[in-house]
Amino acid sequence: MQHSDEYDLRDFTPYLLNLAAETSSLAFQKIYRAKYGMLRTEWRVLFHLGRYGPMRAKTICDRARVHKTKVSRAVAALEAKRFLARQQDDEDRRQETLRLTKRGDAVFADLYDTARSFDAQMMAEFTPDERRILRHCLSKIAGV
Amino acid sequence: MQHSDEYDLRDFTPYLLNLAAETSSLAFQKIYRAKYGMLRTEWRVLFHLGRYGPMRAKTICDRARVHKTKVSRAVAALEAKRFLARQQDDEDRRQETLRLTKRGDAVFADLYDTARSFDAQMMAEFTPDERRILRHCLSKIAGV
DNA sequence: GCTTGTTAGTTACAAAAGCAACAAATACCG
DNA sequence: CGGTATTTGTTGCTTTTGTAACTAACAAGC
Repeated sequence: MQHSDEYDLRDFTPYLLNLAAETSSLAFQKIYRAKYGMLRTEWRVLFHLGRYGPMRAKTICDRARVHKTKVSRAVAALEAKRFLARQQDDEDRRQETLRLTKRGDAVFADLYDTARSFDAQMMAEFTPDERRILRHCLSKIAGV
Repeated sequence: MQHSDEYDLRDFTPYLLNLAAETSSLAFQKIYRAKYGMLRTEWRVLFHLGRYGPMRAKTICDRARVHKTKVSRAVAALEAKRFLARQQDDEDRRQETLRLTKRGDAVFADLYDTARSFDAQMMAEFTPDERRILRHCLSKIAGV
């Protein structure tokens, strides 16, 4: 492999991916941070509970691919904000079911809509074909 | 906007982007970390110096879109590993030119090749059209 | 040439993430 | 049963990042 031919850092997919990911996250991150004082993991946990209903922390770890310590801390933070409540499972007392409170539901509804229009606006620059292929490629790379 | 219709977290582009970025970075990160004890910013600085020749820290900040404190620390770390050397500019003594040492060059050559084949392998799953569109979309989102 | 402003880079402190050890409950297996 | 292994979740400690203040050098205008 020759070094003399053209190969820019931007040709290196992981680099470009990170750049795009950072750029796209930043704007939305500012919203939930300023409005509700949430961190990224907190937003992800909130999204899962809001979109898919009550579930255990472990399920969120698996689905969102977040480490259990991050989820544990995010849950504690969301609980402190009274956005969610825990309920210990009687059958298996290691587990606890997490569910959004009314306040948490309201926050989710707000951010969910914001996220959708944010996403729509971002994708508006591309053709349907481009969107489809972008999603296909990203899913494959992410392994989901 | 209805919540009842289908909208998965994976339909939210920033989320999918982050997932793909993390996944794709992780494997390569392990390589330069295990082999040379480098962090991501260090690898980026090394790449810039190896690929584009000696330059100042500020130039790397601008090109790689990394904050100056991160670059500052990465440069210090690379200097400690004797991968690069600094040379103060006589004309403007605030600035210093960074250049790779012989050892740094060797490390770059190794990682550069590894990166290229890593990338090629990753892109092998896609058709040329898909690759082109993926890159087009990512560049646009990243604003580069 | 003196004040004011700007630029390059470092350092100190605070926030967040990663990692490993831990406790508690349960499952498995002789 | 009784001991070992596994699962769920938390906590403590270390590493890394982010933010803001700082130093040093230069530039520009008066």
